[in-house]
Amino acid sequence: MEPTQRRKELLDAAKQVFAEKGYHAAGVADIVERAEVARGTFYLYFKSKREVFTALLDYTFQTLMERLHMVSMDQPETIIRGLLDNMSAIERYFEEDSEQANIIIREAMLLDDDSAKRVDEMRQAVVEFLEQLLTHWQKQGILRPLDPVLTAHAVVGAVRGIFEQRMIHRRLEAGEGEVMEHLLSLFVFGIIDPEHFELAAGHMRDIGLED
Amino acid sequence: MEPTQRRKELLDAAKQVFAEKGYHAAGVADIVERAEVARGTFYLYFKSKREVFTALLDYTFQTLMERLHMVSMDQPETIIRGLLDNMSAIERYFEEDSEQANIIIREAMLLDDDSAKRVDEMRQAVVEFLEQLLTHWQKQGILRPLDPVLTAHAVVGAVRGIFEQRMIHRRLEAGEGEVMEHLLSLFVFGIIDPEHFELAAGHMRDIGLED
Amino acid sequence: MEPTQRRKELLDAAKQVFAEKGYHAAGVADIVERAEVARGTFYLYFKSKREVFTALLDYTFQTLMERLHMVSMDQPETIIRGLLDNMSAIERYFEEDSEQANIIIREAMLLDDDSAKRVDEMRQAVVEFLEQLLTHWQKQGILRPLDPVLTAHAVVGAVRGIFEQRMIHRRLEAGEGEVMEHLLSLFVFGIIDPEHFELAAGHMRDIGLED
Amino acid sequence: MEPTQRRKELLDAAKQVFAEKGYHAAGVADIVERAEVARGTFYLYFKSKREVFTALLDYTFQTLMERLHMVSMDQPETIIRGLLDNMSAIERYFEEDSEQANIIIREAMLLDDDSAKRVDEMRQAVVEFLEQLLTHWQKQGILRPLDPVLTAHAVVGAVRGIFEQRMIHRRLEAGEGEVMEHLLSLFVFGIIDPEHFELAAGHMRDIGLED
DNA sequence: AATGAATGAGGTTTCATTCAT
DNA sequence: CATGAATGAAACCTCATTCAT
Repeated sequence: MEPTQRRKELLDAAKQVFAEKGYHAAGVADIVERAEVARGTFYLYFKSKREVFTALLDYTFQTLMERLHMVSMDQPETIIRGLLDNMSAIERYFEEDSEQANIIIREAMLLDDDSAKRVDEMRQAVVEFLEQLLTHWQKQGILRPLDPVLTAHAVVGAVRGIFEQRMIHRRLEAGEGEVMEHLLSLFVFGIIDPEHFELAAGHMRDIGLED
Repeated sequence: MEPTQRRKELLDAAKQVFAEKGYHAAGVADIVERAEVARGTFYLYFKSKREVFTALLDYTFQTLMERLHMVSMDQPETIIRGLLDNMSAIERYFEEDSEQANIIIREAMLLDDDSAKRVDEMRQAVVEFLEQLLTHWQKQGILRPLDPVLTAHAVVGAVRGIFEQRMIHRRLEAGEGEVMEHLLSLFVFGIIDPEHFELAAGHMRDIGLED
Repeated sequence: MEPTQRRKELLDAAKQVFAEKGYHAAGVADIVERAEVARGTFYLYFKSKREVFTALLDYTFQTLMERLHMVSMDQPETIIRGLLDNMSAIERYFEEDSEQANIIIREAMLLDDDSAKRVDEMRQAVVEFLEQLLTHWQKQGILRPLDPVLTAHAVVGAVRGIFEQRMIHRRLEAGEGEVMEHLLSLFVFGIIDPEHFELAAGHMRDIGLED
Repeated sequence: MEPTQRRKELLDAAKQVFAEKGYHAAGVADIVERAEVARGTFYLYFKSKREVFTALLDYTFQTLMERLHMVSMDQPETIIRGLLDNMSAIERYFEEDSEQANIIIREAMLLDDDSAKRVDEMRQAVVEFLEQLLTHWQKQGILRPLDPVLTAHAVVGAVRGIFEQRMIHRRLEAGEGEVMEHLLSLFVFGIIDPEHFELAAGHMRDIGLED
């Protein structure tokens, strides 16, 4: 069999096994059993159990990044639309690649400092983007006084929490888009200055969200 | 030595070790070494490594519950105060015993289904309380239209995210109370109906929060 | 069982197994089987298979060194006696513990650079002693012109060769002392200047060796 | 490619790899990598890793034997010359192909009984030749009383020891011929009867050796 | 109640060899 | 002839748990 294909199969098997049993409970034995190859074959493609996990992490990281669009901060009316698109993109990825991505991200924080750092980088990337966005809006005077960093972390935490419920616990089984829209409006109204409230509500309506 | 005391020492040692190395990397050897007892002694007090972890989890659960006050939903003006108090209580507990926080936030969800369920119960308890609160307010017509369950999860996720940053990464090192106040106002204004905005701002001011 | 005793048993088992099968063919399984302990017990006392081998090497090194007496170079008539004593001491040790000899002579040089260096040190120690002795005698003018270093290596090589035959192949089964005496006279007469031949023969006779 | 050539390439690669890493540390992977052929190709030419080693041993054995001349024991004055020539021939071969020497001197004795026996045969061939020579001389009454077998082994051991130092440790870096000459004179004078000393010295001088 | 030596199942990893292409 | 992916037995090592003292 073609090596690239075999490697993919092993990655896939590993992903499933890690998702089902978690990194520690999963053995290389489980992975090769699922991939239906001999034990040694695994080690032709990966140096260790650790490495296959890292490879999965890299793949997830890369795929996620590819799916995110830049959101221009210049045209205010596109920002909210852009945010929503990105949130939906992330959710769609997690939905497509069901529990696996989640488990990977959750385990990685615990596996070792390197993996944890990797995941933290992803989070930080999002946090920083939000932070800039908030600061930008703040300068335009359309926000209540609030700490952009703290708020950014709160938003990310909330999104993560919702994802966790939906992906892992299969709770909050609303239609795909609705959940993100709900979240978005929660935050938009949570941060905006009352004076500009009607403006925001307008933007929300423009993209199809009732206030 | 008095058995109760010995057990406490072991729990304490285990807590530190788990916090430092994580559940899997930590060995019973590490725990007994830190507790300065023989290996066998450990098994006089706990049936297994798993059990000592569960015991820690139980203890945390119990302590946390003890620290939370009921928030009466009858007197609207006390609700926000009560929420803030509870959030601060949780934060104070985690601050006091951040090793414990580490364990709960990071490990328990992953260890096995029992532990995960246990942590989930804690989360659910808070979610349900928030949900009732939101529903209550919604009936009073002071909230924008929003999904109480989703919103509750978002709030819990945000709080958890902030805790994670503060406890584990030692980021967001603002003064203790400020962070919770910030979070609170973020949500209060995120959920409230514009018409009642000024009322909410009043309540916030009453408890010493600028809007 | 007392740890010191258990460790000794394991060392002993390892020695026998290494002697019988060689380092590579021998498995930890063989060692623990011979010692009649569980596999894990081995690792309570030694970090690895390598380590137990090194421990054996160290022990041999130490024991051998303890058995060697200093040979004073001041009194010429005692030198030959001293040399003979030392050669016999070494031989006796190898005779007593021929498994050890086997291991050292045959395996250590190949295992890795560290072990090889260790064995080489032993050889070098002897070579250097001989070298000094030869230089000493050369200054007194009682030797033919020869290269002390080369000669020292030749002597050590010859002795090693004889040991190998006797210990491993069980050839050259002469009485214990005789072999060393033979070797000694071979070299004494190989290096001495013809003019001092009679003097050397006298010394040899003094210690009971016919020329 | 011509099969014979390919086989030679593999033998050569194996020789280098064995010399560098030792038999056990060397893998078939190393050999085929160096030979720049695929893994399976190796097994077209050799049944196993063991076999390629044995083949190298055979080749060495054969080459060495080809390089040795018979030394006639009838004409005494040619014997010493012949011995020296043979020793130099051996040394030259090892010098030319020191990887081979490394393998033989260091590994073959340990690999298994067959290989060990093979090397031992070579040694025994030399020992027996020397033994006959010594016995021959002894009958002519030109030797001190000594055990021919023991002496033969001593000589072989000394030569081997010197080779080892020169080939492996790169010590004793004298000019090629000198070392062997030195060794020869050491033994000649070590074994000869004092009465015939001058005769021996004459022979040595005849072939260009100072006494 | 306390000890700590002993256990052994279970894990990861290696590598000589095979075989379908 | 040549390839190189696949094999799987066997090696080493760990560590939660037990048990005789």
